[in-house]
Amino acid sequence: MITEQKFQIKCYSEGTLPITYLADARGLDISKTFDCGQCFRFEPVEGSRHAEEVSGVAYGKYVSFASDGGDLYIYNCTEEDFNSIWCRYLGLDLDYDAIKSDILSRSSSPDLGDAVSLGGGIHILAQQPWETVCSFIISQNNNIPRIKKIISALCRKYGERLIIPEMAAHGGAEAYTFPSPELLREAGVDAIFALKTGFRAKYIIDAAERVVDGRLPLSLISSLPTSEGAELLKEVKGIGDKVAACALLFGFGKLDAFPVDVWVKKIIAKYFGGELNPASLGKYAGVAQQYLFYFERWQGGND
DNA sequence: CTCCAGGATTGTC
DNA sequence: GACAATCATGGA
Repeated sequence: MITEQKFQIKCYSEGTLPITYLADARGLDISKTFDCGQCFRFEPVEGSRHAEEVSGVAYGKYVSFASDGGDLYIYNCTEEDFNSIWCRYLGLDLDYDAIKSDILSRSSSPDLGDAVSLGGGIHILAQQPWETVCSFIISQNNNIPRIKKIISALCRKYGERLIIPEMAAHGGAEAYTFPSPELLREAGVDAIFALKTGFRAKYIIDAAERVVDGRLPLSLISSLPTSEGAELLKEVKGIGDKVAACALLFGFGKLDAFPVDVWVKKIIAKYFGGELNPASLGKYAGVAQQYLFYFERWQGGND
């Protein structure tokens, strides 16, 4: 479901800071997309000149995404970066209207309809496979603030330091890339444990070792059906159904992957009579899951 | 089958 | 203000 239509994009600079501007980002909601638990490396920009702005690091680059109305600004982004990285990362290469229609055609639940209306601006980010696998291992039995702290410490200690003074107005000037599996493997279990990862330290090292020696072939998983990718991922110690589904959905472009956590269990009990086969939501079940998740959290979990 | 392994946040008294 | 439950997974 790749969109044929090309964007009207405008590229310019402020000093040496390259900026890409999209006149109409097709309903992408920056705040919701970066605040729905799929991504741990972006933060709202204090004192932004825009209605909404988040900045952080992905694909080894420090960027900020800002929106005013339906328009989108990407700071520290050249036209080449937009075409090769951020267009796909932000899900702007997908036709979300068609995805929503597909989801809605699978169920007559009015609650699902409400969830799609409310969460419709959320896109699934196409994050990097290794970062996603590692981040969701850390996420297990954990809460979002603490997950963010641990990942931040991991990047500060083992990532590459990026210094971009021109980004001072967009959340800071200094940031760190996500460390490679080679670097984390070299660091060893004790060093990873020291970053407050707890019992997850050995899982991170097991995953890193498997990526380095080829037992966990990340690029192969991207081309495999979701269920086969899940089997490979679950060979790693510390990856079960939930972590595998999160990694597949957020890091491998598998939009049918359907992570089931306590929230989703509650949602299934509340709106689907306790019984839901993810396949019944179709090939975009994972997108539907995000809409439902956001919907339920927005309601504050009340009835 | 149950308990336990970091530890910060959230919920309950 | 003290306190317990919570979170996902594997091992004992």
